[in-house]
Amino acid sequence: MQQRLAAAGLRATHQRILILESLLVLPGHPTAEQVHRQVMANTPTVSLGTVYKTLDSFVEVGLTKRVASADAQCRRYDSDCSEHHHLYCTDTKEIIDYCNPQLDALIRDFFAKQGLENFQPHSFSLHIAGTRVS
Amino acid sequence: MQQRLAAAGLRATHQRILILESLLVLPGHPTAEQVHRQVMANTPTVSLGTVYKTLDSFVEVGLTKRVASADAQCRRYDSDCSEHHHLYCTDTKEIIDYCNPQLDALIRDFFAKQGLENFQPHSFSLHIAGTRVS
DNA sequence: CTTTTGTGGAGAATCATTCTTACCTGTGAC
DNA sequence: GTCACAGGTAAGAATGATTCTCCACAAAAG
Repeated sequence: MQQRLAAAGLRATHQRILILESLLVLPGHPTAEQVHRQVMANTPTVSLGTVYKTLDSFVEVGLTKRVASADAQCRRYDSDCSEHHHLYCTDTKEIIDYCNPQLDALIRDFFAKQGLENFQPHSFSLHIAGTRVS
Repeated sequence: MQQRLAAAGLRATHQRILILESLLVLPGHPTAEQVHRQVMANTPTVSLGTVYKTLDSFVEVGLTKRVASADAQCRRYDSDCSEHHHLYCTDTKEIIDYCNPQLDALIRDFFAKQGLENFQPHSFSLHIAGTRVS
């Protein structure tokens, strides 16, 4: 944990370690609020403001990402920084991570061949809306 | 305009017509605030609360969509309800609509063949992050 | 015409997020 | 060790977007 922070150029303070750990432990795409609750379970003196600021600095240095959400009234963070896609269940509003290297390759190839006018793509993320079936 | 509202099952009031027109006129993905300003230019008596409520009801009946945005501090609406993708410029934070039927077909085929476990996809939207080049 | 229902305006209330301020802690210079 | 400093943190105020409440009004139904 300390190494990851150091590698990112952040001082490995107690709070940052806790917040990073909490983020990794929490499933899915937690909000700042949820991270704060998780942190509080361990150390009840960390303030919500610190969680916000720390998460933002994590995003800045690439330790975490913000996930886009159309209806969210609040921001969500994703500790998985590798490229991946999202399944969005329109019933439960759940967002599920989805990883598929074949799909990545397909998309990458498509844009390598076709190209985009006036735009240099760096990363792709497919948002798949639908419903869960049992 | 009236027909579109009626078809969606909404009473075609003066305010709704105005808001729908404003939404169509505004380029890109306006915020409720921007729609309100546009509406005010024409009829300065429409309240911001009405714009919010009306936009939400438009989303409910499918007259408009919310666009997902990772860093947005506020919601944005998209009057273009056809399937399309988004180019996101990491420099200017601009979101540009991008439409490509070939790409749609490619993705559709991929999932038609492969399928997803426990998930029935309805629509796809690709988020392409990168930078604009002149 | 009267009743019923849906709609809109104004502003208060709420919620997430950011900012401000003052305090604290670890670090390096001496 | 001690001093000064820089960065980090807590607490709460401030902000900004969104939602809610409440009342008035207008349109449709009977």
